[in-house]
Amino acid sequence: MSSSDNEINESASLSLGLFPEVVTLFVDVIVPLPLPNLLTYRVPAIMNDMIQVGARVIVQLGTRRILTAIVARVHQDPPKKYIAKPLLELLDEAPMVTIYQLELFRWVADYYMCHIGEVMNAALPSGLKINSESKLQYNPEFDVNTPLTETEGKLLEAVQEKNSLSTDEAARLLGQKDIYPIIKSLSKKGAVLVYEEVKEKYTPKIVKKIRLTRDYEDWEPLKDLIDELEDRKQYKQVGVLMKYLARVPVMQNRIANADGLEKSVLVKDDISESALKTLLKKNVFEEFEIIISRFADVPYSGDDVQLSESQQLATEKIMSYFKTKDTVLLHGITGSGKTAVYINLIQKVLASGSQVLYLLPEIALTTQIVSRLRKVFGDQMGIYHSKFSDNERVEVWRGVLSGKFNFVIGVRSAIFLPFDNLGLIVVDEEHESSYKQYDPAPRYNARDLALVVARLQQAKVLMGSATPSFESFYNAKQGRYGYVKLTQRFREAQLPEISLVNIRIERKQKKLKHNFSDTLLTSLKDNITKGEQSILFQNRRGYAPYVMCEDCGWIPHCHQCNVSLTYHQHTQEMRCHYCGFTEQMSHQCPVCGSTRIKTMGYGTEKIEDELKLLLPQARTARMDLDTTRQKNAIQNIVQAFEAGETDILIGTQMLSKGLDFDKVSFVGIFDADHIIHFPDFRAHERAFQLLTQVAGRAGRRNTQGRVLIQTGNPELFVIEKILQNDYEGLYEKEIPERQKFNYPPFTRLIRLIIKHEDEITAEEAAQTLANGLREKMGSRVLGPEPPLVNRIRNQFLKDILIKLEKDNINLRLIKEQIREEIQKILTTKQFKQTTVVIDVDPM
DNA sequence: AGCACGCCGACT
DNA sequence: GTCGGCGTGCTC
Repeated sequence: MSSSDNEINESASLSLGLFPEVVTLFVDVIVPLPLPNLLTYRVPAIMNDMIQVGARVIVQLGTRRILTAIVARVHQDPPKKYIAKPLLELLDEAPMVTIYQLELFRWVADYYMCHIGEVMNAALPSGLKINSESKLQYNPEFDVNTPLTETEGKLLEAVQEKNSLSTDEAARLLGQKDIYPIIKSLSKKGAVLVYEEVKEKYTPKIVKKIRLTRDYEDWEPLKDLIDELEDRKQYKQVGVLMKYLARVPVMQNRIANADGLEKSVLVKDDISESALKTLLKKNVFEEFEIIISRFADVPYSGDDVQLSESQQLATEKIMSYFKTKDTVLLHGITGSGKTAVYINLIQKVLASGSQVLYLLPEIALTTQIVSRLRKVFGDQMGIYHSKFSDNERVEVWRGVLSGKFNFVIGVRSAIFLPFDNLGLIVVDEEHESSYKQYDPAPRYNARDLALVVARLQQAKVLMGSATPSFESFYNAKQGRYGYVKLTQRFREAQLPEISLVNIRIERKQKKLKHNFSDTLLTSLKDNITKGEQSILFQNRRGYAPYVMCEDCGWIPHCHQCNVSLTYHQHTQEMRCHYCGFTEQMSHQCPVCGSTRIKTMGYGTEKIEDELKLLLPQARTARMDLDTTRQKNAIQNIVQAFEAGETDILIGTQMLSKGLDFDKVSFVGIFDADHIIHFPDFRAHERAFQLLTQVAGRAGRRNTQGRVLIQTGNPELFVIEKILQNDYEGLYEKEIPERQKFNYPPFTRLIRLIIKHEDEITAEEAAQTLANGLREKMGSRVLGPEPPLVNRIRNQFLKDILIKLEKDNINLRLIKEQIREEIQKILTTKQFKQTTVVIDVDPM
């Protein structure tokens, strides 16, 4: 019905004295659940004028659940098979999710074979999702003579004691899984009331401030007051006034008073709170509150970036590529100053009025890069990072919508922010595997989504890396991406000199001290003498990857996963790095009773420990997942290192990204072998990337750094290429193999992971699935095979790999077939308990 | 996902 | 009988 029809109808019915026709609207909404379809709700007539696509609404699902949903479509078709429930509430007057985002959600769900609700869940910070929790409350009208069972009585007692109790708490209290029957019966007997508590999670940050009242803004009354106070010897109050005047230049600029001073600043150590209270009571000061941004405290200096000649050239080349290509790969060796090039381009795009997104892997998004960018871009830059609280994420989201943040620097999930006018997406460290989300669904790769988002909004993508992924390099070679190379290190800094120690030979000659070669120890020692700093790299956290009984060979394993437990010394625990299970370290073998338990292998903790013995004069620090869990932990470690308080920084791959240390002249790589010998077709590519990145930490400015790699396989081609810093050499060697064995970039991979509690059923389900798939797509289907760790959290795993050629293939059809075959398995009685995980483009 | 419902074995 | 565990199916 067109709007003019509507008007005619309305006036017609009015003239007949009937009620004007009110249209009944319906909305299809996305709920944050893995459902195959959108749900349809009826729009209450009062919301008719306000409802729109992209708004959040509150809906009821089932009998009690209350959820936040997103409106994906508004229409007038009542569902035929059921009566739609009404929306409970409309949360937004303006869309919280843009049409570009909705389109992206659909694309992600389709491509990564997951549900759109899962995409919504990943995209929205939880502060934008209101959830309800069932809670119990004591019913004051309860007839206490009602007979209750023992468990009912126990629960009711707890409810009475605690005022209200969530169902989770109730279950924990009773130590019982199924508590709904009890709750139901209690509520039937009138003992408790069940209600849904809605949690609005976002709270703005409020600061209490103090300022002079109107009467005392001028010097005259103020001076009289101070004189008066001094006469009465009320010096505390004078002190408060003086401190205020010292901080707020009221005399020079009356307007300054309007902004006041933070109460917490005024009332600090020397100033008494009661004196301030008196002044507030006397109406000299007044208190007020403002809502502030959580991102206000980083300085903005309006810095500009001076480009070197080669950086200038690279910038121009990138811009000219952007005239014909949507994506450019910037291949810049470590220290060539890619960031300066990014900054320059970002400034240009922002000046043209478009938005910019700068993606970084989690571990590279450090204070160093943030404060550098903040100096240039000030507070138009939002930061989106998992170590920020949810409130902070919501502020960035809203800031992008309102136009406050035209530029956001963020991690993987920042690709889902509500941009509507992107001009440029920078994907730094493009090869990083942390751009790919592995668990839970959606298993997306933010680097690849950047291309999709860019296509939707006609933006450009600039990928940067010192060691590009072979996929991207291949795309560049094929001419799909523009390709710009930065070969000169900034300010003439030289590339580090890399050398090897063959630990296999040293071990034979008994020259190893706890796996430290002589060369490594000497280099570390010399550096301390010279007053220079070193980094020692070992990509394994904890103390030792496993322990062993020296007498009978017993090795403790996780009882839920097929992996040995890692020993963490500082907590005296054995920990499973797959499921998080921990137990106390036992100092006696449970099999033979021996107390000779030996730690095997090397984690960062053990390296630090042994270094203390071998080089007692060294001041060491450790940087890994275990020492950086708190919000500012990384910053503290980095600052101490920069300040020269640490001689040797020991760490995992965490220290290979986004950190520049000026005084580091030596990098030791403790064990290159376990990185190279990883059973994955990308192992050599990864090893090259990781070791080159780590090596790049050595030597800046005027000095040439030195890198020492400990390995037992110095003859390997990868090692040779790392020594020569020959990226292309490795690429040329590996790429024919990828082609021969049908691996990316020549194919697209889809991995299916089949999980079942029982090993045989897992195998059978996987076999059946693989056979069904092979019938339809033949030899493209590989497996099933047990993965490296074949049991996690009590589930046995089997992998099926599907290799799909890139051209001349109907991807939609293939995916449909995969879905069908999986459905077949899951509906087979024998395989009911099976889970199948789909991982598109696994890494 | 989370919740309801229905079936079934174990116990007052 | 009925309590509590578990499997199955639906959510608009």
